[in-house]
Amino acid sequence: MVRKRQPSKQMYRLLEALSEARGEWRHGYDLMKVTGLLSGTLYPLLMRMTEQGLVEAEWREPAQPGRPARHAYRLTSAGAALARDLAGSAPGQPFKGALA
Amino acid sequence: MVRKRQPSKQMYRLLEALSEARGEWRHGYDLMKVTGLLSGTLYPLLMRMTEQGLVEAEWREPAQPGRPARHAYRLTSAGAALARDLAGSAPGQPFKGALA
DNA sequence: ACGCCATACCAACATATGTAGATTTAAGAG
DNA sequence: CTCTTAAATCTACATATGTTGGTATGGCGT
Repeated sequence: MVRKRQPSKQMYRLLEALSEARGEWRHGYDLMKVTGLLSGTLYPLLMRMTEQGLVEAEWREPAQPGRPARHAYRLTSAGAALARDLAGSAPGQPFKGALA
Repeated sequence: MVRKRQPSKQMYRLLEALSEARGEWRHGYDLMKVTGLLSGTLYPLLMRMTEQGLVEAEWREPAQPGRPARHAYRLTSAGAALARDLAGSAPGQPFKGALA
């Protein structure tokens, strides 16, 4: 059986950061600095959220040679809806609506 | 006035590593590990040697997205000649022929 | 309330290249 | 030999993304 979790503090912070500029593409590295999440937390989280359809991702060419290509992330409408719902409740408090 | 230096220990080690597989392209990261030189020593050194015409460099596309493109380096004939000459003398000992 | 255990998180490492600034080395002058 | 000083080296940092392996969290059944 698949277990459903409440959004964690980390996911909450990420949704918040992605919501700030709706529709804008953000880079993982920026999100690390803005949210304070470490790469080992952020990247798996972004990948899970992408799988769940909350976030969409695409590759961007590096600005300069020698630098890695960057992944750009953006909330989907489902992700934006979740962020909106969550905005009402405090991070620690379970939000019952999210379980529906 | 432009000063000419004897090849340093670091340059000696790099020439040695590049000579091992003549004509093969090597990556900076590999050379770091093989020679034990740190990035802050190796990359400026490779750049100087490229300027001096001892080494030729070209960019290679990354094997996987998310990884940086890699620089590939190879000895020029001038570089190979210097390496051959240096092979006779010990690293610390100045090699007079190199000054000609 | 308690433990199971799937999930999520975090520290460390790995891939690659490069720059900034302080220190060290050594060539040429005296 | 010693001084000056340009060139080379080294330490630390910065860019970016991602994996590995161990620990912590938290839903669910009893």
